[in-house]
Amino acid sequence: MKKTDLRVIKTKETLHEALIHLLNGKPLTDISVTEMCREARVNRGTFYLHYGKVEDLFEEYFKEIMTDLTDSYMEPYRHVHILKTQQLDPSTIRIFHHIEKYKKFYRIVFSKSVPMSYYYLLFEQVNNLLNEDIRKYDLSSIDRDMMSAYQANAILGMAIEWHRKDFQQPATEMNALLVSILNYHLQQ
Amino acid sequence: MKKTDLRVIKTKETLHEALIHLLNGKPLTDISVTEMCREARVNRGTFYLHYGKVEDLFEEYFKEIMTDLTDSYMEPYRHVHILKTQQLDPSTIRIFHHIEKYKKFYRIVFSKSVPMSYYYLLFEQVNNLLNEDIRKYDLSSIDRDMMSAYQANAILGMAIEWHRKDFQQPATEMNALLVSILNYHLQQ
DNA sequence: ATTTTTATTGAACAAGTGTATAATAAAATT
DNA sequence: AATTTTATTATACACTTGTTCAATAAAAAT
Repeated sequence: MKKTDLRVIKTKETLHEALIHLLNGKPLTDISVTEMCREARVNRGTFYLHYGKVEDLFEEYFKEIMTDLTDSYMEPYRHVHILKTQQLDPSTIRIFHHIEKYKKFYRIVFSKSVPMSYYYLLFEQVNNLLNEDIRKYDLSSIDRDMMSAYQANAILGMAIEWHRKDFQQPATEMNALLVSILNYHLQQ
Repeated sequence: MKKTDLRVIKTKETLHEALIHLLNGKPLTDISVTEMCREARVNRGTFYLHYGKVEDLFEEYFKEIMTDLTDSYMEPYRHVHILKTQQLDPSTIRIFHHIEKYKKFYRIVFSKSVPMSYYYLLFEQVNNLLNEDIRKYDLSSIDRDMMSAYQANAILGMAIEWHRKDFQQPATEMNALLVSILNYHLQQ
């Protein structure tokens, strides 16, 4: 595939910067395309050449954050089988640290007015990692896709509750909580 | 509190009907306020007197569906402790039957372009029921809000995966799957 | 039945949306 | 360095949005 035109890269970068700048002043849903383009000094027609709405721009930005979740955080721990809870170390899953690091963006991702698409991106990322984890280590006959969807969204449920409490607890405490919840199921 | 004006009730009803009618032809996100009001033969100004955007109208509608989830389905089973998985009967949780019943609406609720608000309504409903369940029967020292958020969203994770497969499996099979996943955690 | 209250309407407004077109300028190709 | 390709721009268009206002009509209160 041929590499993208320099002008496109520059335009998108400028728009990204403008978005981040505007997000300091108002919620994502309140930012109009016109305002974005005025701020970025980019023609409105150019915007529509690359995106459909302001939310698409944030989605593109969030996808970059998603690669950080996989590359920097989850990847080095993938050798540990997450669902074998007995041997689960709190440091196994780094998702809470990741969310804490990008707290500013996850306040947007978890806000009720934004489209579901961001949540789905996050869900799919965690889901794929766990699904792969199950494929490698799990011999159970239970539907693997359901199993990973269950487990992945359970963790995101904690993230939602964490967000609701405005990320008060430190990420390490969230990890510890996850471990104790997983262990609780065994102790019953 | 004084009861609402008959005209308001009539207007809202007409708008609801128009929404349902339009949803047969196009996705929620593609329906404009103007189109809605043209269809309902309601003045656009009147719409803005009650709602802010088309999505709010669907939210109002979805809230009615939510009461069905609590009243008709979950309420009669609340005496059974859901998290005590050993004694969990597939019929304990009726959420999958509820979703199957309102399949048409949940295709919208789980679609990626709609706002998170519908998902949050659903989450809070299930979350509250499980939270109450834990309060009644659980003596564990684990953060109750986190525990219920974890468990509630885990179930919704299955619903998301179910939706992704376009609700192929029957609800009874989803119940059985939930039970086997919960039991698997114990059998490890 | 008459009066009072208030929801709905129609009209008008500035601003935003989404799309199309020709002119321009910047990058890629030769 | 000259040429070709294409992203960006300025402008214009019909349409939607969100709000305001006085006039009207429907419901509630007397």
